[in-house]
Amino acid sequence: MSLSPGTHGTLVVLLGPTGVGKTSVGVELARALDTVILSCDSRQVYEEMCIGTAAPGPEELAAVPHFFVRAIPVERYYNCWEFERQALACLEELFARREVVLMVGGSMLYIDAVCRGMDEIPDVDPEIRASVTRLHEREGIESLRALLHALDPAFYREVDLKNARRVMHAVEICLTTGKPYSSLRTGRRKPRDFSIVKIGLTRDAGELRENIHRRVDQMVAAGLEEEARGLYPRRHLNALNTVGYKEWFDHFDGKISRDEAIRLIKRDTCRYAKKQLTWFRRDDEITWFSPGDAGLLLAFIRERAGGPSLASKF
RNA sequence: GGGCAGUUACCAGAGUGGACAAAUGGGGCUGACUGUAACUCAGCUGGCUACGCCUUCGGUGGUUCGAAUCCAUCACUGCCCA
Repeated sequence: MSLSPGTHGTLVVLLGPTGVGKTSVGVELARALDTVILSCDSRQVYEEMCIGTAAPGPEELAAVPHFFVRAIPVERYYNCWEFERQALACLEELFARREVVLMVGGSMLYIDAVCRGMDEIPDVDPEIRASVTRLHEREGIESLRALLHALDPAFYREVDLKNARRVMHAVEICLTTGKPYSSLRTGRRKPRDFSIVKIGLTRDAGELRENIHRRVDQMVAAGLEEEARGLYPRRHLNALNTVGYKEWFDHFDGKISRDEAIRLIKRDTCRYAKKQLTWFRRDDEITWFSPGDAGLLLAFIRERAGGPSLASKF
């Protein structure tokens, strides 16, 4: 079976909960498809976060070219919108020379950013963000709600008013653009000039939990504590509000013991995996496979990426 | 052997006659989520033929219109004296 050239190429998205085995299956798949990997992981992008994010190691990186792995410094503000733009630019170049590209990762919003697209909304002015944050700290959520109610009554009606993060963001956007946030939200799906095949990797819940526990133990053995200690001075950066790091920071602050930190990392990682599964569950474009079914998976991709059946779905 | 304290839902732990299926926290589950997203937030967490009913607060037996709450007794646990 040949990979007959689709007009614009096919993006194969390999997704799934953390610890399910995306990295190794991804490498295997990339080699079989003779292509490269575009990582879709909001934490593995950071240069300094390696062990704790289970970023692909030297072996994997040598086996297959990876993009967006350890690519930016933790100080750098980054978000899904920026990822969308960069990933798309990257894909354009990649598709110029091949028909299939593999995107591997579990960052739900980042996957959607690439596959469906985010609305075109300007970045928040840092000073406005700072002042909105200050307002929240000083006067609480109530004042933010009142502000939002005045700036964007329509969005006020639909947000979760208890979610300070979301309320703040809406206010920030209103203030930096001078327009109601809701007027900028279209929810529209952006057309893509490549086909998309979403592959989900999943496995038995108990097995996944064991995997996660084992992997955390391996991370600790590999020096996760030292990695976290090195990042401790920068713990307030958003990039470091991350499972596998924040627990260590609590330990360094004397709030919890070392053993407790490790226990919590395991627990929080399992919770994260669960959240991912909840998110993915509502995406009916995903075809699910077990990590052990690499053969089936490959056959499925060859069929989808090679045949015209693809166009029908997108 | 004697004395004291205790036994509450998955765990911890309030409640000490009616407003109790039982506070609160943890854990668990379900879910929301278009720019901080490995974030942030919400709901549920005894059973059911569910705007009502049923069975619960160590066991049993009492007191009372009414008990997780009072009494008796048995069992177990902890501390103290022997």
